[in-house]
Amino acid sequence: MLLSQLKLTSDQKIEHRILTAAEHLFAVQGYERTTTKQLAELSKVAEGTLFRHFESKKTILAAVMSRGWDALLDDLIETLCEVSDCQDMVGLLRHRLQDVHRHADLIKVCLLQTPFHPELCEAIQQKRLKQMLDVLEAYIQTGIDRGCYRPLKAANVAQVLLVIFLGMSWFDNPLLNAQDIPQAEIQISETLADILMNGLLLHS
Amino acid sequence: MLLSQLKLTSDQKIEHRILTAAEHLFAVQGYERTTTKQLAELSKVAEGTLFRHFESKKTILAAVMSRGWDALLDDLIETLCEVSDCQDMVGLLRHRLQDVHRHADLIKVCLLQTPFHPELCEAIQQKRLKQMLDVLEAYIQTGIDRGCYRPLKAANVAQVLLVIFLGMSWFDNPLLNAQDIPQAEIQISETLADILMNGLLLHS
Amino acid sequence: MLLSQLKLTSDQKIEHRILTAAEHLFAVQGYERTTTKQLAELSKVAEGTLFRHFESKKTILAAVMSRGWDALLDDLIETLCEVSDCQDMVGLLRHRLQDVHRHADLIKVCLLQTPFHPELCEAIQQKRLKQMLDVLEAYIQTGIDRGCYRPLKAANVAQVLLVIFLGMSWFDNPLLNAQDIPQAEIQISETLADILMNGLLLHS
Amino acid sequence: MLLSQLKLTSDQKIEHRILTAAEHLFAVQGYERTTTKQLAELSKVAEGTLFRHFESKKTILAAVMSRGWDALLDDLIETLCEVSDCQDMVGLLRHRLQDVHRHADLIKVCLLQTPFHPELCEAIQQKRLKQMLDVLEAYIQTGIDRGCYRPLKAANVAQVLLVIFLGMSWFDNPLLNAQDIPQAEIQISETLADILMNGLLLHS
DNA sequence: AATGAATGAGCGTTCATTCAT
DNA sequence: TATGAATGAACGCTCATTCAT
Repeated sequence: MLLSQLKLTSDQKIEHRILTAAEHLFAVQGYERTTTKQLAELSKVAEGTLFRHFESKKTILAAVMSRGWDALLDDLIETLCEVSDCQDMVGLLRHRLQDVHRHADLIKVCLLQTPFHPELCEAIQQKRLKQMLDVLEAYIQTGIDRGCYRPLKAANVAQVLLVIFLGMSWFDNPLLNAQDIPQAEIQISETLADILMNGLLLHS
Repeated sequence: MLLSQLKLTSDQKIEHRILTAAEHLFAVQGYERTTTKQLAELSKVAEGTLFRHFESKKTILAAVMSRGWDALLDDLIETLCEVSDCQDMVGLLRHRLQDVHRHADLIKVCLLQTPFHPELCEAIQQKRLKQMLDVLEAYIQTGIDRGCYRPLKAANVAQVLLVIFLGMSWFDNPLLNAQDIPQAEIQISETLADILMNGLLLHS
Repeated sequence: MLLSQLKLTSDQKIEHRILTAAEHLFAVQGYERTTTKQLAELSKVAEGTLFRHFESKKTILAAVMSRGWDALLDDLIETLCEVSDCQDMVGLLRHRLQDVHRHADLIKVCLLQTPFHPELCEAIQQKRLKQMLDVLEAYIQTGIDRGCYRPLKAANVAQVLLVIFLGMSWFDNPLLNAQDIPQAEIQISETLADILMNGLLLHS
Repeated sequence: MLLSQLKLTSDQKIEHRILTAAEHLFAVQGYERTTTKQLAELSKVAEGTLFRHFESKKTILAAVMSRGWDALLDDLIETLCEVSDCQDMVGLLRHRLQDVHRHADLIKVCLLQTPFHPELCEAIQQKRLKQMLDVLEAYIQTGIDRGCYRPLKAANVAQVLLVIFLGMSWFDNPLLNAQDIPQAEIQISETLADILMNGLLLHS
């Protein structure tokens, strides 16, 4: 039992190394431009070993995405827990900004590879995305119930926030970062917080 | 002179065909998965001909992107012109939503290929993105000056809107469309318009 | 027209080179042990060129077999024509022996690769094998009609001859050749001719 | 001593399982297409264990062939013993036909893999083939001595019979079986018996 | 002795690019 | 100028063999 546990642990270690390497390489170079050779080198395993642990290169992508959406959902839940004050939109977006940077690789893989692998969305992302909408909706609904937010339909607001969160992922993108807006992200996100706050708050 | 012009014209025609084919194929399959063979077939030219008009496959991507950002900028300017009433945020986002669908291919190519080809961003997108920010800023500033919007820093608001516009691009993505949100886009965008309007408008 | 013919000719030349190389390598090393790299080297083309002319390695095998069975059928017909004297069984088997050696590679490929590629048999070999049986049957029937052979069922005798002809293919095989029977083939085939002749001839 | 014998016995048991699995897989899929993984699975041993009992995959083939030729020789001897009536050529070929089907796997491996592994022929098959020729020769010689067969050179006739026996191996081959000759094997073999009988018998 | 995870050379195949026509 | 056949490096993946357990 101990032995089999050890083996399993050793197994997970390799898989973990592979997935971590894949997450990074897929994010930086894209899925297609990343070769299994590079994956093996960065994972410090032989190329053949990749295929002992994953059926194909595509399976590795699926695993990275699966793990990724779990992490993103966890992030979101944690953020909403920590920023329980429904007036603290600044805190919320600041958290999100940190998440965007902390999980920069994950986000790139999960969001950018999606359109070309629709079959990978169905099982995994939908479930996670649905959960994200649910926790966001509960968060908003709480704010509305407390008389903090305007009595909008919470589900719709949740979707709006999700789209904004997705939009913020672009921050970690040469498109925006190469601009003459060094660290302007903070300005943007705080202006965004200001606007959203004003737009959501019930003006008594 | 006439002959060379004719040739040049004929040349442009081929280039146009190639770029149109490329835009579509790159959007649907991604840049890497699109072969020059497919490109040639859809363009109705021989494979070798591609390389008489473009240095390499990558150059074709650069050209598609360049053309794409021009179109996106034109779209934005046109939208802002048509929706000159600064209270009509609903109209603005509805326009944007139409643009997202009309230029679905373009957006996919311009936004999704960007992170993996940062060198293509520098020359082209930055200029266009800067112009977009400029026209958005002018649009906002006008609203502020008219006493319509709250006296926020127009440049920051412009960046916020740009991020929101980018975020709306996700609408055309299996990630969101496969959800149980059929046509919910309209709901989302109108809720978004509502929130932004409330957040931006000067509450007299 | 001339140009296209030239191109076509040049094409056929390459395909011919590939098929000839394949025939030899498949015969000597077997299909599986022959790499496309070797095929390309012996054909004096680049590896990629193989796949311009043939869909896959297996298609090359199919083409070799197809060509092979045509040649074997031609051989048989020619043999039967030249040995029209139905008493000259020695001549017939001597011809066959020559054919076995002349088309040693072809025979190896056609006969030995067959069991592992049954799908390649259906379209090609069956037709040819049927034709072989037909010409053999006609040959035998003529002999019977002339009162030369015993009045056996010609179709059955044709099958017997075919099996004997196939058996003679083993002559070109380390199994038999490595024996201490140098050139004993001739003895065997002449004894065989003797026996068959006695067995077939009508003893008046 | 007892323990080592037990171990040895256990060893032989595994080897037996491996060889039986190999015989079947090599016959059905060919040597090259059979992986050591499949071999291990069918043998119910671990992949590594194969290499404790056999130096390499090729050694397994050699062992299968060696065992195979022994069985084929035994078959032949048994057949000749049971069909001691030298006029019963029909019985002889009928026996052979049964052997062909009973040892279909063995025959495929021994005959079809031979040309691609000539080094495996030298030590094993030659000896067995020689023995086969010897028993056949003795069988024929007895028939001649009894005044049953024509006074041909027995050694030559033995070779003829061997070639015919080899040829009959083709019966178990898609090449012949896919023909519109359902069960025609029996017809062929009986016609063959008829012809040989007539060809060999001394017409008094 | 038996295991099965790890290995990495080598496979069949693809495809951006070149160049003779 | 336009063509498309030829190229060959590089790809994802397989599998006989090794070796730590």
